[in-house]
Amino acid sequence: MGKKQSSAFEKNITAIKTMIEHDGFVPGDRIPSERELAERLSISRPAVREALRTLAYLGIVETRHGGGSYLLNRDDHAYIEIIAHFLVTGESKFEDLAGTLRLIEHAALCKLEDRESLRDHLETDALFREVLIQSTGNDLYERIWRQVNAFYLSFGQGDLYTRAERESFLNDRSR
Amino acid sequence: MGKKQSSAFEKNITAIKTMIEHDGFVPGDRIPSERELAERLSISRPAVREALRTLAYLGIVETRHGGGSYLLNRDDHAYIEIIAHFLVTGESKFEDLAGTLRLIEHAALCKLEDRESLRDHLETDALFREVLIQSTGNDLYERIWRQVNAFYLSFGQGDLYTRAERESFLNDRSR
DNA sequence: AAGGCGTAATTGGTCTGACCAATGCCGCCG
DNA sequence: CGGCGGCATTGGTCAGACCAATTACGCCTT
Repeated sequence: MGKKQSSAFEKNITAIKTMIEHDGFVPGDRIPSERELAERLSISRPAVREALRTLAYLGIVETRHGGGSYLLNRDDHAYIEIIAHFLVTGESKFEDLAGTLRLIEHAALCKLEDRESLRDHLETDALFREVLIQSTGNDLYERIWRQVNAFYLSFGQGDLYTRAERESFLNDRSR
Repeated sequence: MGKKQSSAFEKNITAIKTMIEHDGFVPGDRIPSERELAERLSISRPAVREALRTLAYLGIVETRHGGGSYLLNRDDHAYIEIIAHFLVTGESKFEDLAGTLRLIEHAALCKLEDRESLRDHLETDALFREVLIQSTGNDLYERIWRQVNAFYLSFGQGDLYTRAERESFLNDRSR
């Protein structure tokens, strides 16, 4: 993953990230003030702010005017708006949503060796699919799924599969 | 999906984005200088920079020291934000990138009835996978793939599959 | 002694202005 | 006509100041 070629700006982001990690902050914690970060990292406050603003936009930290900056856990719904944008602009159709979920879950199912482990969760569609995705062990894949799924759920369309469909997944190797 | 409550910083990002769009800039174009943006938007240069740095980090624009800022590829950058977010948090590993691509493409392959149509594109990995994804006919799914793939390519890791692997995809129904 | 309240300190938000560094343009000179 | 050098433009960084919102803390009241 080379990229030795990182600008000072990117270095600052990394520096703040590693400092947060090194000092053992957990989601919800208040991180040092902009002025303190600037001093400890030996950079100016504007430089800290440019990095911090980016981290805030990405949903990694939250800043409160006068109250400091806080580390977030990012189960944030901000990205739902991004997906919504595609639908609103008509660039994607709503049917694509369910279709996308089925495709994502289909791949997970194909990869899963021991499908019997799913049997315990046949009853509830949401849990069944959640466990299915987690079986991939791919964090990025899981996160993408989670965002699309959250948006799908916001439409209140109910279950994605019927109970019979879920059951068939356990046996039908062609799927 | 309310969010009337956007900070000045987010407004600035939106303002710059809409100005770029309004003025009809296309990828590769040089956008106005930071000082000019500040004047036209009636905000300070630091405010412009905070927004611009974020846009640069997200891969929407590129800045060259002394050379101005340039608009990058026009594809919707939305998912880049998501992916960048995951990687920045360090909770997703780089290996997840390739794994995610394989999963996404695997599902497309499973769904594809007529695999022979892929035979014409066996030679080049990039085109093969592009055609494969397009065969799903799911625009949202394709967009997600495109973003993940763009991110993967930015690391210059080369082909995702060997020629032999691609060929095996045409025959192996178990995949 | 306990609690409420107001003030001061802290912290983020924004701006001005300055200077450095890299780039690019353009005219001058060979 | 072409190469080269200087100057204008532009991004990179910083210092400092002031405002606004929040928080902390001590004082006063009860």
